Amino acid sequence: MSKTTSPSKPQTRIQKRNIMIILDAALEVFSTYGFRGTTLDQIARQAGLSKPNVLYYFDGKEAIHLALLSQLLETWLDPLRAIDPQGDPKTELMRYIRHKLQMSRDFPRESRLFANEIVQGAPRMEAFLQGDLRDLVDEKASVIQVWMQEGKLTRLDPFHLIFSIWALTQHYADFEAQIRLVRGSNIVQPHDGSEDFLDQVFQKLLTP
Amino acid sequence: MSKTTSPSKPQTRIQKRNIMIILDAALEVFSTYGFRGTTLDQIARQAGLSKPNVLYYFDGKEAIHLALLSQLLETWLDPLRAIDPQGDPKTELMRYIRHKLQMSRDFPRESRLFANEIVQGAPRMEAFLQGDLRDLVDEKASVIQVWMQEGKLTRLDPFHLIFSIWALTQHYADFEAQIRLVRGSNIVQPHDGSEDFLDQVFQKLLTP
DNA sequence: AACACGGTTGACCATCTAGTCAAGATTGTT
DNA sequence: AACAATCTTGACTAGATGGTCAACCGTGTT
Repeated sequence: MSKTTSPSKPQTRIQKRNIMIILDAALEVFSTYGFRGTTLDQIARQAGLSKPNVLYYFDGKEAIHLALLSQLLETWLDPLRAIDPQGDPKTELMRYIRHKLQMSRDFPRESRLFANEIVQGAPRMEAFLQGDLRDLVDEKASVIQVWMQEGKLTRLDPFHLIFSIWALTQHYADFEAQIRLVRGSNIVQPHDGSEDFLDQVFQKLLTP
Repeated sequence: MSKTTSPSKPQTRIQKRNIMIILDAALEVFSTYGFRGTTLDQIARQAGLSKPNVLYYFDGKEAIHLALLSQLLETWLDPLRAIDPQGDPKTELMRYIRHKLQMSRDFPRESRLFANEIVQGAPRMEAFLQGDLRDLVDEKASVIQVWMQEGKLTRLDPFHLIFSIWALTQHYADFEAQIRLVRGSNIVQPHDGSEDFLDQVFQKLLTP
């Protein structure tokens, strides 16, 4: 019987604590070194636990990674889902953009975990991408399409618009190292000015 | 004495051919699985050579990766370097954007090799990023700044503008898997419409 | 043909890594 | 206290992986 697949979860305090510690440590390491670049020893060391102890809570490296990923995917959809077809088009999109940027600032490790997977061909996320995400993107693209036809937004390809939002917001988390090193590392924080900039960009872009 | 570090390179035909084959195979594999996710056996298999044969031409996995990276970094600077302070501002930037998009379309493996490195903290590219690239970015940011002060472009943070160009163009290569899976994989090519879209975006954005 | 050099490889090794296990320590409950 | 369940770990294994080496093969030059 597997540990993590059990449907009922009568977790003890220690279980809850250690599972959280392990997932946090694993996020730290996976997001930095990718799945194959990460060793169980690294995770265990980061978590301050012994390797067998880590394996007491999870069925293996794959299971830890899977747990992180499914946890992430759920929260990933929320901001997009929150776009309201009844709301004001520009307000809704600007809110989405700010929300995504905020996530990139507050959860850069999650963003990089995701990025690592996608860059390497998304072998563990196919189902999600062509399932839930695809449906949601299709739905919201239609909404945006209608808004554009009503003349409330600049006419653009709605899919490319969505991709451009992803690209611009996630860039600050995923390519943080590049930004930090290209600018003076100490003086400027990578995210400094990003909100104002994206506000300007999309305000100008979306206004017909 | 190392093989790849030798300053003089009197290469035979076979050497030239096999080094090229190995680098191409390694690019394929490294860009898909990252440095640690790639094995010498994979590279050898992809190249159609035996593992010892691969190691006859390169000092090791690290050396192959390094060779690819330095080869890449040189060509990476060219489009940015080509921005002409004397030229027409919008023309120069649009040309740069189209050039970067073209590279992302024609050399997606190189783009992903780069992306893999950056996402994982750029441990092998620090020197390049805070050296040559940083100098060039500073220089071109100044040029753009002047253009903006002359009223020839929308006033924006020039650094964020450059980052946004990188983000939007490279996204099509680095996150190709996501785009392909979110849209119907067979019907639409990931790059379809990207040039028109980016043209629209930056035309509108840069015009004061 | 014979020689030298470049090119190739099967077999091997040391190290790393995911995962196991049995024995011991801790905790909660009565 | 005593018992059971949970928790922890040192020592271990099997397989993967980077790299070596001595022997063998191919090619061009004389």
